[in-house]
Formats: sequence, C-alpha cells, structure tokens
Amino acid sequence: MIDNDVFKALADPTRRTIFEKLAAGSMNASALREGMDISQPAMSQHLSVLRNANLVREERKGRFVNYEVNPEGLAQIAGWLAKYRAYWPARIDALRALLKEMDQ
Amino acid sequence: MIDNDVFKALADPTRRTIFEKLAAGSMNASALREGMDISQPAMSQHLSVLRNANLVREERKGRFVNYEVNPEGLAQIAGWLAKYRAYWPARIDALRALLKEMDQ
DNA sequence: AAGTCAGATAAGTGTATGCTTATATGTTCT
DNA sequence: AGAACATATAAGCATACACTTATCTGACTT
Repeated sequence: MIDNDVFKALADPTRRTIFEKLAAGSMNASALREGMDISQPAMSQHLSVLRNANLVREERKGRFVNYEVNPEGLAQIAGWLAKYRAYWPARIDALRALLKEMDQ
Repeated sequence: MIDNDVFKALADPTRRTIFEKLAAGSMNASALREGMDISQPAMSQHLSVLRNANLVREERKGRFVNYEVNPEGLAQIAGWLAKYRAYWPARIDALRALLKEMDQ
C-alpha cells in the first residue's frame, strides 16, 4: 500500500516542518536547515523519506539540490480522505466543493 | 501539535484497516477483530491510539463498547491538507483519476 | 453470589525509527 | 589537479512502537 509511506512520512513533526517550509517556496537542503537545529545528515535522511513518499521531489542544480513540494503525495492523502467523504463535517465543505469542481 | 496524533495513528496499516472497517459501520471491538488475526489486547491498544487521535469514539453499550468514526480526526487532516491547496491544481489529473477510481 | 464474557491495563520483548559521527560522492573554483 | 563545498550514505545507539502473555475491571446471567 502506498498510503503507508505518506502517513509514515508525515507522522514525524520535523518532516512536517520541512514540508511546510518547502510549501512556502522551494529551496535546497542547506537553506532548509536554517533556523532548524538539525544536522546535515538528519536533514538528508528526512528529505529521503519525504521523497519516497512522493511528498517532495528534487532537482539537481549544479552542486546544490533544489527541493520542492510534489503534489503527488498530497493527492494520495486527498484520495484517502475522499473515501470517507460521508463523514466529512460541514466545516470542511469547501474542500468537498473543490474536489467536486475538479471532478467535472 | 494535534496533527501529530492523527498522522501517527494513521501511520500504522493495521489501524487504517480498523478505521476503514468502522467507516463501513460502527461495531464493538470483538466484531472488529473478526477476520483480522489480531489479539484482543492489540485491538484494544490500537483503538486507544485511534481514540486519542480523535479518529474514533466509543460508546458503552452495557458490557460491549461500540466504536464509531469520529469526524474530528478527519477534519484535522482536511485542515492540514487545505493549507497546501495551492499545490493541488498542479496535478488535477491525478486528483481526477483518484476521484474517478473511488466513484466506482 | 458465582461464573462468564467484553474490554482495558501491565509488563516484557523484538524491531523500527531518528539521531549521531565518520566517510563517501559529486560539483564548482582556483 | 587539488581545495572547498553540498549532499548522500554507513554504522552505531537510544528511544519509540507494536506485539505478546498475564491480570484486572466492570457488566450481564443464572
């Protein structure tokens, strides 16, 4: 099951922070570390997990590696969530509307 | 952070299966175990985790405990997902495919 | 009241996970 | 070519996690 990687990847708060940073704008691994009190290998390992979960993708830029959000992972979560549409509370009707709109 | 519990709870495939079963209809812990090759304590522990993540809630029914989906947990995921709405349109095709797949 | 049943909790154990330090790979600069 | 830099990988370690068996609590039954 592929969902597994996505949820596992997001189960770690540090990885969610990294993802959030990337969502605000792509950047390389060193830039990501700024203000995060995390070692270089740890960051590299986290990025590897996020990449495997299709939450993030990389692009070599010379000696840097630029990381950016990969919508694929988000789509997987949306897909999982959609299965339980029946239980979505009114409060997130906007989300449902958006999915429906895309479905047309 | 509350997201933490939700994603951690869903990071385990067994718990996702349990949740899925409950989404199809509320039932007690014993009924949940049917066809699942899981010990009674393990089930109880999983339900405890799901409950803590607000993905599930319980209702005492005499000597049974009926479990059902708690939309609160789903709302948390939807809320998290909504923050990255900006990235959805980039892969509308994937979302559409997922939705179509689900509708059958 | 005693027995039985549903479920929770306790304690122990093997494995997974996230970190560390050390080293390797690959790219740019002089 | 060699130094400097960005990132990845290796190996080791402490903690978290999912499971097990044993026991406990609370509710129905006779």
